[in-house]
Amino acid sequence: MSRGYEPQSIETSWQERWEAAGAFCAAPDDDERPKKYVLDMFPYPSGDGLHLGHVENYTISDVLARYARQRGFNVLHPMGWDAFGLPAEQYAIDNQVHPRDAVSRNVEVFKAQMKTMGWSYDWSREINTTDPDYYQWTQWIFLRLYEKGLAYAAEVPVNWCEALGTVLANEEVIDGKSERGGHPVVRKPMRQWLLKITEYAEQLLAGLEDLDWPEHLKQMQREWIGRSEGADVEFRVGDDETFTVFTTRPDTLYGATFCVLAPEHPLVASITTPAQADAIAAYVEKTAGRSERERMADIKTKSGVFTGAYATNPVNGAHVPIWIADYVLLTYGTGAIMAVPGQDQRDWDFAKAFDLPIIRTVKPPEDFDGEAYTGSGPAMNSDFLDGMFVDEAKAAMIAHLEAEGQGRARVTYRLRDWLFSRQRYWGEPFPIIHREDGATVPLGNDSLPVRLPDVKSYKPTGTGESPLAAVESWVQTTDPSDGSKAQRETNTMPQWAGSCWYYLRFLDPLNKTAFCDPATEKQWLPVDVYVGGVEHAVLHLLYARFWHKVLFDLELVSSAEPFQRLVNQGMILCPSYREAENAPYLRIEDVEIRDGTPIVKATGAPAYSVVEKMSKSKKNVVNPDTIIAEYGADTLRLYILFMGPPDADKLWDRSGIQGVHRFLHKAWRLICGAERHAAVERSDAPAEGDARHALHSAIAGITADMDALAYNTAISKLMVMLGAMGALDPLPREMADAFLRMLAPFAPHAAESMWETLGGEGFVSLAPWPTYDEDALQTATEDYAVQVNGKVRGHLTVDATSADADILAAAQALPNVAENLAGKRLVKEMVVRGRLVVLVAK
RNA sequence: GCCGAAGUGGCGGAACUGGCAGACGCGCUAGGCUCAGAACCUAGUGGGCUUAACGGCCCUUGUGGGUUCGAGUCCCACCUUCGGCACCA
Repeated sequence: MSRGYEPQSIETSWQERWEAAGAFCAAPDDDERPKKYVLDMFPYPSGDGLHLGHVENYTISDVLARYARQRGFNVLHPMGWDAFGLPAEQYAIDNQVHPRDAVSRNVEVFKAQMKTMGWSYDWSREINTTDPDYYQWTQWIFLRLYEKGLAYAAEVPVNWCEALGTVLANEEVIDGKSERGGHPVVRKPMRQWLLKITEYAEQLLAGLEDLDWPEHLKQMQREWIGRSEGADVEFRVGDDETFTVFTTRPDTLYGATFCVLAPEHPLVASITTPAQADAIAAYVEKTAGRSERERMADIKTKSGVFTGAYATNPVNGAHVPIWIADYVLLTYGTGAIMAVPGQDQRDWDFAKAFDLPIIRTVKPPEDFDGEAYTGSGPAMNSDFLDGMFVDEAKAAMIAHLEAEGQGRARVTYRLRDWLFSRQRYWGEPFPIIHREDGATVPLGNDSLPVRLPDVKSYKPTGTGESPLAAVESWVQTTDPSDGSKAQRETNTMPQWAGSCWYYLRFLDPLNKTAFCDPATEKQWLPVDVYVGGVEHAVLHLLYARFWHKVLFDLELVSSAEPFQRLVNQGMILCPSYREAENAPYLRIEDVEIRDGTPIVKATGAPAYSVVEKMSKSKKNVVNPDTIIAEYGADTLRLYILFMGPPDADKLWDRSGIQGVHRFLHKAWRLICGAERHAAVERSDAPAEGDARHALHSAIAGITADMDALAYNTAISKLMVMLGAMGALDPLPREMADAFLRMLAPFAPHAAESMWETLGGEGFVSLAPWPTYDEDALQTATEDYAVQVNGKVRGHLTVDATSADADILAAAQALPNVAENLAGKRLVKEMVVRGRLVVLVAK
């Protein structure tokens, strides 16, 4: 007799047996089974170790991978490390260690934790983006982008903190002050590398159509790309200056009563009149201290300053005042707008605030009592457009502008080119040198990798340059083509770079001559299922698609899209604590809960608490180790899936964990026995009657749930099945057998042990998924609810072979139904087979 | 502000195409087992009214309207919460 279910005593040994057998390594490319590439968004290995968000993400993909193996697929399920980036560098500064050492230590911790979860990774393919053998190919792909003219340098505004002498990430800026130290931060232009993702805007938009992604996620990408059709219109200022505005409503040009430039617009300085110069300068300076987000979010305050200059409306020669205002952004459109208060509410509000004229150019409906009218209608006050409706008027105006050389049709995108450089140490160096003659030159493939040099300090240089700029021996180099003096580019790439193509390297991680062998690439791409958080909806997922499309155009990959199907797991949310709103986050250990209220231990005052995404920066991460130690990995795997559907956000609360733990105990007791309970007798006879129905409907239901990724309900059906098994003595072996095959993806360790007890062959993890007989799903009787005028008035059980007419007659004969029908005329009657009888009476 | 998502018992959640709201689990209550407790087992468990009982009636899916024989599900308006907003990744 067994001692009962003791996860700690079985889990490690199964992990070792799987590994020794190579159970989860993908089979060679010539395997006959269909392939399935199940990919996770690989983690940034932070110093805090795995958190529950990872546990959810990787358990979902593990269940997908294990289920696919049991359904006969050759599965590729790899894991690696996205290890460049700001946090590692910050950690290195704070703790006086090299980021490389910090990363390798963190990777060891992560890997050990991942193994204790029993996730079925093919560890022979492990990669690390900070490994020179990896990042030489990141650099190699950058060179291809550069050759295609998709990489360029330009002056771009960044968050500059004078006191810290460094550029800050948006996350490090809070309310215009640096997160560390609270120093002022301003937007300041600096020379940066950019990638022309805008050149691929149309393809990125079109490519979404055939992807098996959640519709709302595709919609987010569409909105992010933000295609809009309209026209560029030229406005003249005086005799020799002009500026271009982009408008989606060229039909309203006669109603343009003023123009607004972004405060950063290059023309501002030259057109401002002396009388307005001080006011303009003050406004420009004030704007430099505001983030774009603030500027967009703030619609209540109408702020702006008149430049003193006037522009000429090209269509009617009207002189309209030119203002600057921070609601116009330099990064969208042309950084200049024509304001049409009659048809745009924001322009209307601005005109009212500053007493500027308003001319309606679209006639609103009779009953319209709003302000700006944005709907369609006949044009008015618009000369040759009068009477035309919006679409016709737009086309007519564009034709007119093009004929007169005053404008042209144009499509713009909200999407901006990708700011691709960072003034940091811990990133991929650019394979770029700057010659003394001023030329910027890409290095050849044979110069790769350009390795990161060791430096003494990762601290900011104070000049805004990367710490690499201080490594004289590395910066000074020669141009390999002629031996002349040159300096290395000292910016590094953003963390996104390494994660833009890692799914390709997993296919062929040791290849020395190519990022991936073409035949192998053809065999495995695209990724069949990609699992990760919805927070990556626009940035990572768009950047990776962009790189992939460039590689596709270069015929370096064979599929147009990298990720065919996408699964978003929801966020695991957890309370975070601060002394007050906008104060730095407190560690969970520094807060205690008294009578349901969080109290800051140090001060005794109530803490400011919000439920939000678990993240290192919010200090609200929960580490899974203590749960594994207490309940075992199988229980944690089951629980995290049982908490709700994969794509729903979940508030972490461990109080329900007992339920799934008991479920495993019960299964174990039934099959293996426990302390005072012997295992139930088993019979080799097939399941009959109710047992047969329970078995086959469980298989049917669970299989459907597996295909729909409804893991929470799949687990509840396993619980129901176990309940049915518990009532059987003897227990048909085929029922226990099917139960374990279906339990295996969720609780693989326990399932393996029970499978062994049952005498199953090999690993249950690789045993085929059970099948069901359609005829076993039928029942002898059917239950009906009887509705009269939409309310249930009775219940009925009939033979499953009954005809509709007989069911209707039986329903009407029910006393309470008859009572409700009395004195009324039956106007409608129908049977919803197996569910409901509908009667409508008047 | 813009884009996307979500609101169902004390709690997590279930409910395929509009068709018996609350599967499964937690918690709670009662009983069993036990010297006692833990664990375990059995039963019950949205609210109100009514019935000796079986049962019957009404209310209930964030709020307010609407469509329908019938709405958690569809439509309109609103409220709240969460995610993203380009240098966290």
